[in-house]
Amino acid sequence: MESSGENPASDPKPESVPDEDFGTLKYQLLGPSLTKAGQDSVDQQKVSEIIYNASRGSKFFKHEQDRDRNLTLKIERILKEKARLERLDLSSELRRADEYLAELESSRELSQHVIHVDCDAFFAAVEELDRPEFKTVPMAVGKGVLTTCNYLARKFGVRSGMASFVAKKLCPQLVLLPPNYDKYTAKAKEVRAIMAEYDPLFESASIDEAYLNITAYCDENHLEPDEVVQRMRAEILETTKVSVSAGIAANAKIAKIASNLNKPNGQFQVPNEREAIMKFMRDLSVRKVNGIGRVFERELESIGVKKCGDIYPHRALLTKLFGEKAFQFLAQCYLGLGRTKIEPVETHERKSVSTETTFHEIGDKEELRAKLWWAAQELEKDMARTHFKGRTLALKVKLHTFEVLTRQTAPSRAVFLAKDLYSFALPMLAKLEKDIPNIKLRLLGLRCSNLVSTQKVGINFFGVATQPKPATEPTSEPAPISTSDVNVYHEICAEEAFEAAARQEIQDEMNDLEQLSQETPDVHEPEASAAPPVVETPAMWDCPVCTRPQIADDRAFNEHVDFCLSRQTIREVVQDTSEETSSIPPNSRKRKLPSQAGIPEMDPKQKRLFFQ
DNA sequence: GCGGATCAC
DNA sequence: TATGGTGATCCGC
Repeated sequence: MESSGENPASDPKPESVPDEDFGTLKYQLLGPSLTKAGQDSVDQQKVSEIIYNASRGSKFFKHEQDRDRNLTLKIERILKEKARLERLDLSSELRRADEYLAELESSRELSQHVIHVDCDAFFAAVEELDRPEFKTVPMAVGKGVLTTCNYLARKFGVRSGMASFVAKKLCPQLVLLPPNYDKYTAKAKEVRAIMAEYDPLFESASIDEAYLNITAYCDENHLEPDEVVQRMRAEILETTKVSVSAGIAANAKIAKIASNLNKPNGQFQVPNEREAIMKFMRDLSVRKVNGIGRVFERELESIGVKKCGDIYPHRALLTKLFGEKAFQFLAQCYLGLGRTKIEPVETHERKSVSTETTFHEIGDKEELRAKLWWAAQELEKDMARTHFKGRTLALKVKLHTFEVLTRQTAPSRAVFLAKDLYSFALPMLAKLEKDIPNIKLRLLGLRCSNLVSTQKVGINFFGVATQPKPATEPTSEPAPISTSDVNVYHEICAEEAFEAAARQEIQDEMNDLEQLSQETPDVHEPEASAAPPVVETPAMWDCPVCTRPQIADDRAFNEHVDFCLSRQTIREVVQDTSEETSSIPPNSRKRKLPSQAGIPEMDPKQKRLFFQ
């Protein structure tokens, strides 16, 4: 449909910036979710300026600049290579490409009805259910960066993935809520319960997205796919009070794209006909395709591929320029092909388990060891929860410059205990410290891969992974719809118990950490301290509107928030947004307050529950 | 197999 | 002042 204002490469350069190609950099700074819905009426150029000015001079900005320069260089190489190739005889490459296209075409599947369902501004929508006042003001969920924002906030150019201080510059009256993942998980469960009625083997793509194959449902109920989806969306809205958007198509790839076209609270169907599909793809920006991000978009654009239809005339070059996999992927995009097999996530095999955290710049070796020990303990918990050991252990660090480095090792045995994770990771950290003088980190993480299951049941005689897979949600109903071959088995309860226990441990671990940072963990097996006293902390929550800490009492807190909201001039919000983003005063509001250091967060640690 | 990069959410 | 965490995949060496 629209998709007009999405390529700011045509920015006329403002006078204030020096003469270099800042167009691409600004585009980069706009963030990854530019193509998302809700941005159509926004003046991207003004937004871009504000973001640019908010970021300028920071280490983050310098890093983005570096990346942008490198990409520009890479693109120059691509263009040189393209020019070289075009002087050669490409007929055999062309033939090869056409053969592959023909082969793909012969496998085209049009008999299935696949849908992609996507909750609209999910986290924000869930928060609005609890606090309807937030429906009428621009609001976002997130801490350092936003995970979601409502549609009112999007009118200001606010987007998910954006640093919250940048968002505040774009929209000073933005209400910022801390995320509450347990709440979203619970709501997601309600939504999934309904989706299961339409396809018991639906596939959760994330907490707020799913793929369903509704072919059987359509047949059994003598309904057209769009009728089924209307019905399902209405049912979801009715019973869970969150709205969803959906795409209906012959395969998952097109359904995913289509679900974005009538957001929010809408649906879009691409008919199961070859011609309709080809036409749909022909005019579709490649960026809309799942898997083509900002970098690949720029690379493709440089050789003249903006829309999926542009892929065809370049087919002979793609393998040489971008590799075989990329060619195959693009060929499928051109033809509008994608998978039709939809299956529960539980049937996917996990490849890695990891944890990482960002912190203030740290150069002190003791402090870094404490962070490593913390990461090791976190990873141990995740390894226990997922029932794995790892034969490979990787250390990830992000320098204060935002440069990311990873180092990995194959321990002598599969590891999962914190003390082993720590002691095998420490030498890698030490080597980095040695190789990079004056190293300062802003992130540290650990990852286990090459996984070995530790589940009692699934390990057969030869050690081959034959894991029992949970099939359905742990609903109160005993196996709602028979799913024939999939076993309904699982340790969901065990997992939940583990999560609860894990939460209780957090306080303990903070105490461990404190001790460690004083005592200095040894290079060998650090010990966890036993039964530390519970630290009494003052219970305070930050007001999402004025950001001041408030006594953590539900009623008093809510009253305070309402009061703050009422002080916000609502008319600020109901403006025509297309030009108003310019009139954001540089330093509009009161605020400016005491640092909140030491004040505990409102929510427990973020935790992504994967198979749930 | 390792390390860097990209991508999605 | 200040820019996330988890998991997957691909490429070049």
